[in-house]
Amino acid sequence: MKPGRNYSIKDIARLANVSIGTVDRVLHDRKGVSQTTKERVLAVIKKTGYKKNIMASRLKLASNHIIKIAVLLPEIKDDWSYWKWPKLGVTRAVSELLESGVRIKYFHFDADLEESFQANCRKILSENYSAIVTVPFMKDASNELVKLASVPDIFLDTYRSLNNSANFIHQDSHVAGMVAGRLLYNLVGEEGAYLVVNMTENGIVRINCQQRENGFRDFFSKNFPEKEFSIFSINHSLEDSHSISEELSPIFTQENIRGLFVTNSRAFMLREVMALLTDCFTVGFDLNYKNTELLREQEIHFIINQKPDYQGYMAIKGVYKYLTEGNKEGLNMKIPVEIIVKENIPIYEIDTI
Amino acid sequence: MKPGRNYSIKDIARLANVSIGTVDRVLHDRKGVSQTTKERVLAVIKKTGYKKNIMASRLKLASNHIIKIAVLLPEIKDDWSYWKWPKLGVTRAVSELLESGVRIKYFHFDADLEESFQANCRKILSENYSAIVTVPFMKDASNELVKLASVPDIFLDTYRSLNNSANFIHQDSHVAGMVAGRLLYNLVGEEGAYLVVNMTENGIVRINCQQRENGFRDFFSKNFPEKEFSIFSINHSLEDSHSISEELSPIFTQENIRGLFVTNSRAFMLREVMALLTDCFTVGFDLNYKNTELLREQEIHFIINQKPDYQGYMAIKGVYKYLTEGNKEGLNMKIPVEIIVKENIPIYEIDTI
DNA sequence: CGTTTTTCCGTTAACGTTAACAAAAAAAAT
DNA sequence: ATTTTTTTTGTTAACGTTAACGGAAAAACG
Repeated sequence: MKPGRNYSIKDIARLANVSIGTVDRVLHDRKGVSQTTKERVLAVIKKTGYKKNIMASRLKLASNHIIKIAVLLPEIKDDWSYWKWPKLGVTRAVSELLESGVRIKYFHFDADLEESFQANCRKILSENYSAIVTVPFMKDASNELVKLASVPDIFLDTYRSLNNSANFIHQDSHVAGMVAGRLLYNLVGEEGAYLVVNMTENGIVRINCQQRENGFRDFFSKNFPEKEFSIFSINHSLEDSHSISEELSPIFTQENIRGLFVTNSRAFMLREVMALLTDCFTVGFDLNYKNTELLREQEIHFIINQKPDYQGYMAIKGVYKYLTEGNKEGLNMKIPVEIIVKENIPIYEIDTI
Repeated sequence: MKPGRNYSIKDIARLANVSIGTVDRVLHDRKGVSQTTKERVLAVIKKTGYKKNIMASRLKLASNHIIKIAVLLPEIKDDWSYWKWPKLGVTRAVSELLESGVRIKYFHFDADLEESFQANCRKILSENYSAIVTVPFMKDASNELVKLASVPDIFLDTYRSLNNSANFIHQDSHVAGMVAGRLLYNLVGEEGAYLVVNMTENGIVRINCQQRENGFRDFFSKNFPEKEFSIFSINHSLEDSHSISEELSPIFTQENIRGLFVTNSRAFMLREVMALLTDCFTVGFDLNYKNTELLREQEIHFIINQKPDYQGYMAIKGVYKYLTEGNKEGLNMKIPVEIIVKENIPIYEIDTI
């Protein structure tokens, strides 16, 4: 049973022979304190291990000093859009922190237009938020944002190295790829061939899909450097999704593909192909409605969950912790690589945005 | 951006034409309010959707009304005892809630002696805690505890039906068994045989081990009712752990065991047996040091994690939420069935108890 | 040396909730 | 009708932190 009570500002004031006003000035590093008293107060603070009471602090501040956070995500087009999940997590965190004076403003950009992202960033920067939560899809624009913002920005979903130091709450995609390698290798072994399917948008493979493929390939090369594996890759444009069966059919007939790794959330688009194949195992990403359905039907065998809702939740909690306690830990976080099979599909409360 | 500020007691008082004292009395259902004013105040509370500010409440109360929680766990004998994990989670939750006036007293009982559990329960009941967190290993004693306690008790780790209604934060062991079935079935299929190993203490199989075996068997019978699977079970006494190799060898030579399911945390005790077998896959429970080591060496292929630390953490958070907001939701919770392979072993901060 | 400016520091009123205390009103007893 | 008791209600001081306000002391200026 820990001690009944922490030191308060009043205690510090008494011990340092000053008033609470002076202690407050020292704590907030405000001017108006002579060097000697400042040192005296700091010594007492250090000796007592004083920690400010966040509840009392927020109680006082919440009324006038609202913590405003900007959240900039891709547009949520369909009801089962991936981006509704981070938003759900953000909303949940905010509802918990409402009485602590935390408020959110959502912004949405067109994921196909860099200009849309930039315009939103300009808007956000002009409106003076205490933190910015977004995704680093566009490299240059992300760099620009980090450079211009004087408040912390937290990037969700994807890690990419940027010029200035930035914060990331993300799943390690390289590890996720290795996990996929492990899951398929267990089932397929050295005899069968593997196929990695990347979906492209505007002709480019998203950076975390690339990292996942690298992780997948590294699983084999690092664990079995002496062995040869047949690992094929295909990039397919998301735009003409109906032609995917035709593109994949040849490789499936020519090669003995027994392991299929779809590096983004669209494994369900291979439904027709998978249905034709017996004895081929599939790993995909994200528990969207269609993937979950196929997992239930055992067309897909493993889904790797990035916990997007958890990412959103932790981002807001992390920002709050940083702004109230000055603790930067919560701004960076690696999300566990969660393996989902038919039997442990998570049950979420149905919730609309 | 939600409204700037919730209604406060002061607002309610003004709107109902009473003083804040009266509003407080109504909110706490204390006597001394006439029926008519009580109804008037309640109407305003309902109309405004007033919610009390937990921060302000705890700020006021934390100084005199400490929330004392009793945590009764099995003795932590070794440094890698399972029970240090829930304790770690509890400690983490308490450190977050320290300034909210939450304090813990730990108790430990000898898991082999029902009397030890009972004696601790008596002690706890005599000391007036606001909540009790423990495990329901002994059925009768657990029933007794629930009957006698006037405060909520939360059981961790294991679910078992009790006479009176009790609260459980646990992993669904039946589902966990089904997941194990899925993982092994994917690899072994219909040809090979399966072996379920239960460890016994004092001759009895723990209830959640039993639930796991049932789930495992149900996986096969529910998914493939028309097919026949060879699933063997062995109960082995934990006390003579060294003889386990001898006991298992015969069955391995006689039957084509290709899938091994160890229903408790002691998969590592089968190290010697597993090392002899190629082409046999193992699923075990809990990320203790030795299991993790064997997972790294690929002697064990899957570990199901019960997230014991998370269970402890959530128990304390749930109790706090209940005692401050009256919200019972957090007292009952199903923990996800987390599948761990070599590549996604969680990294925990090394922490001593 | 007196006056103004600057630096330093103490006092105080909030934030929303709680509960002890006191006061007023109503009911009961004389 | 007056006193006593009981019921009902209002007032107030905390909890710990914050920041505006103003007063004292010290420094700079004429």
